[in-house]
Amino acid sequence: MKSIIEILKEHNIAPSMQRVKILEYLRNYKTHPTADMIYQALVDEMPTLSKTTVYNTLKTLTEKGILVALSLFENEERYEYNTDPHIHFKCTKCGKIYDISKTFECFKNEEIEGHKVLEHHINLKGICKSCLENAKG
Amino acid sequence: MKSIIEILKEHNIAPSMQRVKILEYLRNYKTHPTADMIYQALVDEMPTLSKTTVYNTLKTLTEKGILVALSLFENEERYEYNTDPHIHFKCTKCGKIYDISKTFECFKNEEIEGHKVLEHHINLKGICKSCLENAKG
DNA sequence: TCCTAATTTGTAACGATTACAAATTAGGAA
DNA sequence: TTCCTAATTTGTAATCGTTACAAATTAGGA
Ligand SMILES: [Mn+2]
Ligand SMILES: [Mn+2]
Ligand SMILES: [Zn+2]
Ligand SMILES: [Zn+2]
Repeated sequence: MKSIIEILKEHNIAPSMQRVKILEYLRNYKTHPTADMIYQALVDEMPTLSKTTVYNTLKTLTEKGILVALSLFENEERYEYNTDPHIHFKCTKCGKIYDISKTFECFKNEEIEGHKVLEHHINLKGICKSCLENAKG
Repeated sequence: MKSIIEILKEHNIAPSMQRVKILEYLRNYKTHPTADMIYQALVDEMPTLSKTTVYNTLKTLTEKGILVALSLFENEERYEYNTDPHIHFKCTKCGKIYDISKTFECFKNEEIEGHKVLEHHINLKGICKSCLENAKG
């Protein structure tokens, strides 16, 4: 697997400590965290980290396509490492966001009712497997 | 078509002037407006209208199922009169949000990867028909 | 009419995000 | 190495959408 530093360099982004740690966190943890969650996760290890830096870095990495910003259900941005296309499921009970590997070819480069579709986002909501099992037990 | 007052009474909501005007606006204009857009549209006609009342009313009507709240792409809530299931297309050029009548039976009461799906939201993004035509001309 | 509860209003508080300018850092030239 | 400059980070204040809250207004029944 490519190193975080390599990835940053390939995109002409100077691999500062902060950027490396933030990107590394998002590559390691597929939890779709908010900016604040990332900040909280890293501030112990990097006590001088600023929340502004987290926002700046997320913006830079998203503009370069290394990350993807998600407007799921609540009004807060979440971020994930950009991988294969997939859809999202949010559990209303525990709040976890799951990746679902189902894809929909029907939206690829399609025109719908005369509009040119460039992106599609499919967001599911319900009770997750884990919460369903806990309820039974 | 049922009158706005009838609809409110059926749901045990007192048909105050403010509630009637707000619901009427959403039934007439299918633009998926934000709370602020609704406020701006009505404040000339009702100069004492408070933005808090708009928020309160939208919350009440949404809880009763008369309206639907949408977290589309940007981090702001939009509202629409609750009608048949449909999906949304947002034009990145003009910002307009279009209703698309396509539906997806595949999510109805389905279990995906063990999770129980209760809601699904499909959001498309691209260039709308009108903007495509303007670009050509 | 009067009373009371529902509704509306205005203001302040809130949380997420952005703007901005000062401080720090890093990397290359001398 | 030292110095210079530009990039990066930081802290603070501002902004925006939304919510909390308490006072003011309104409406409907006794
Ligand atoms: Mn994901
Ligand atoms: Mn719609
Ligand atoms: Zn769950
Ligand atoms: Zn358009």
